Amino acid sequence: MYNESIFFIDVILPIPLEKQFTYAITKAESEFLKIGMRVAVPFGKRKIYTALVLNIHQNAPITYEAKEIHQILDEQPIVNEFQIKLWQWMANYYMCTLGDILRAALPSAFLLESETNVVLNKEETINDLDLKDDEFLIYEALQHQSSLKIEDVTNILDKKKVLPVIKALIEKQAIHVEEELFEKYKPKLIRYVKLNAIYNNEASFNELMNTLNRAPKQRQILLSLFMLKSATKKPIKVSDVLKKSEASSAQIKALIDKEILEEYYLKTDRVSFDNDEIINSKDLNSDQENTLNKISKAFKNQNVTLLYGVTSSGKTEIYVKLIEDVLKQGKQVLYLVPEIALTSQLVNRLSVYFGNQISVYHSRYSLNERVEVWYHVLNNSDKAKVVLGARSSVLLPFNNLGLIIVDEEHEQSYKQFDPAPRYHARDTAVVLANLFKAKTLLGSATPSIESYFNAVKKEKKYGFAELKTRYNDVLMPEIELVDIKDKHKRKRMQGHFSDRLIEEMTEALNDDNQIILFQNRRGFSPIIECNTCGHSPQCPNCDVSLTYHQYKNQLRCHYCGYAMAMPKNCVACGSSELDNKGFGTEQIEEEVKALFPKAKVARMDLDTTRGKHSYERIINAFEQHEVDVLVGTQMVTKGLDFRNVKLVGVMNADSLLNFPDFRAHERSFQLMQQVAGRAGRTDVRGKVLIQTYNPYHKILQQVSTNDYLSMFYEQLDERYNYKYPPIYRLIKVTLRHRDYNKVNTGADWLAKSLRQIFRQQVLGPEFPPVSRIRNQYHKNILIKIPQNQSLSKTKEAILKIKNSFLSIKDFRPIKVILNVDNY
DNA sequence: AGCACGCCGACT
DNA sequence: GTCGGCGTGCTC
Repeated sequence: MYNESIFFIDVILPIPLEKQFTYAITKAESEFLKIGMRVAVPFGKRKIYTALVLNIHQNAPITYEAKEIHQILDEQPIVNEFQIKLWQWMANYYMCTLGDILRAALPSAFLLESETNVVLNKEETINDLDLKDDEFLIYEALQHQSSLKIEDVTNILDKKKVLPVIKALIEKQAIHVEEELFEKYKPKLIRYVKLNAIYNNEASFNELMNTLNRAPKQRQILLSLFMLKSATKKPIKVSDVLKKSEASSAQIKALIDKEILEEYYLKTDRVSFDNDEIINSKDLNSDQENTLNKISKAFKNQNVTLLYGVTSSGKTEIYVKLIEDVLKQGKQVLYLVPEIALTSQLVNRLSVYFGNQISVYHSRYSLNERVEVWYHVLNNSDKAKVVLGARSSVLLPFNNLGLIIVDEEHEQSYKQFDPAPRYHARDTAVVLANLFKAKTLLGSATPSIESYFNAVKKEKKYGFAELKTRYNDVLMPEIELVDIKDKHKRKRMQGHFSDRLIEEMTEALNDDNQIILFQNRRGFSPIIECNTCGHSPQCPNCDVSLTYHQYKNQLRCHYCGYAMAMPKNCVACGSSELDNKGFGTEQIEEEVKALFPKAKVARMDLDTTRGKHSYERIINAFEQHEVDVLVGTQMVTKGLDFRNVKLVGVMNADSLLNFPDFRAHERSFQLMQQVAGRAGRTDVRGKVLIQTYNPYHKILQQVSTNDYLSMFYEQLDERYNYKYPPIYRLIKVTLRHRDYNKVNTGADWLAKSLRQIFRQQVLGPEFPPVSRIRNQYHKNILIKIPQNQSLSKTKEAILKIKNSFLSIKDFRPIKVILNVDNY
């Protein structure tokens, strides 16, 4: 049929396709639609997807006929021009598609997908005899149920290929299929009651009360309502009335039925940080004041400033001042934190100053909660003037942003590794802020090499401010390195504890002080090994040994989640002598309990913090001093604010230092400085014990003397010498396929073609430490890009090579993953 | 990414 | 013979 449409839209679909898709719209739709609105569009044979309008135009596509859209989903755009600009930058910089970003940015409740419903064709009556067995089963089922989902059909027939049967039934005109779209976001409605207006004057109210003489509970309800109403001008929730009057909902219903009360519903936000007493921010001490001035001065000339402030120097108070200032201009503030878990502690601190102007956004929020925050940000509403969030909150629809704070900017969790978009929230934040001509403040006690480099070298690209003293002049902790090689020799070790650590722990416990023990590995004793044959159980899907988890007596794979019960005997030789190798938080916890039976011990790692509130629970218990010793992984290092910690123990520093990564040393330094920073926040000077086989390691020396600068310059030298960031840029290419040989030949071909252009700047291909994950082999190629080499040209070349690679038939099934700045 | 189509080996 | 495996190509 000839299509008369002259209006079209280009849309982004939430799938990783490079191409843009064009749909036809009517004139009326073209007048209503705006860039940034969602439309539901048919895609492929059957599916309906949510797409985002990117362009509205009148250029009819030449080579194909555009399909019409299914429906418009929004009244107003849900993203604005800033987001679209940011997304385009991200797609280009991180070498991914706009679809990837759309999927990451929008709360999943915004992305509706259709579901196929099979329903009976009421127009026709079918003779059962015309139907085959399978077909009859479905036809029969539909006599009892109005509709069936594809999954239901699959279950009824108990086979996988179900579509031919449905197709046959459609041809016989017995059924037809409908595509159903679900709105996933449901506003939360709260039930309120009010008195029927006819009783609003005193006389009628008294009369009403008299008529209810025989119904004391109902009278009580009315009285409670009356009291609540005089106490506040706000609408009265049913739940509040029930609580106050101690009545039942049946009694309320009786009053509603008698038309004495009227019920109504209001939309409510699921999350709200009301704080009745909003207080003025604290005055800064003189050091903080100086630093704040330096930041303000830096912001005059530079868009990004790095704040290097030692642990517990009071960076947050400075942030508060800056936020206040931006709020006064009516602008929005984005406050990024590396870890979801940090938000709850921080929101408590900030809501004191900013009340309900704060919203929190991260992936553990429910989809409904996220939609609400999204709209608040989009509408620049008062409830989301300050957004506190993890990585993905840089993708929120800000429209009047004044400031971005990236706290703990050195944290690796700002970078997304899988799936695409593989973006770094800190770097993306800088770009986002520039779109608004807003400022970005990066804060850290242990800045990343690249940020410090940008601040003090590289033509001082970033501004720089320092805060060197701890708040209230608390002393930096004393750091002691304990040589456990020597302790082993002298038989001064009990399990993983040196005599020094035991001494210090005993003293701290006697003085009723708290202790944190840091162990960089979760699980009980990661690896099980047979003493007879040396075999250790492997994951069937991945190339790793399974790790032992005591709490479920299981062996588990950290990569794919595979789990099996702990075997009694060796699977290879049947011997019953299975031994633990290595050690983790669980074992440390056990040993503490054995060494200090009176101490209360808790553990914080991925296993104990899986639930939504489990993290908070552990933190609270520790803060309330219900716990004496906290054993934890990385998590204990991240910006937690404990008051009573006297001693921090690092169980084994070497496992950090020996990590095969160009940033291992930088990371170790940061990690140990951060844990050390947990010690000594009160009047007593904190103590940190670092156990190591290698006490003369440079990094450990630098940690023990708090010497960030030496660490920085030494690391920078290495980066020069070995051509790593921030001197060179990195792009990692990963090939993935379940056939080992295919990955190998493919990787060799790809590396060879890359070398023709980039010469010796190409490293690999190499298998990663774990080369098989979920039954897929991985192989990596690393491309180093010198500073004087054009980044955009480099990326163009890489994409070109990738395309010719994928045009080779043999290589097509290989997945090629590009990761820009893979660190 | 899905999903259909088409080809091929493995069983009721 | 049919079922389910997987490779291939396409989606406005």
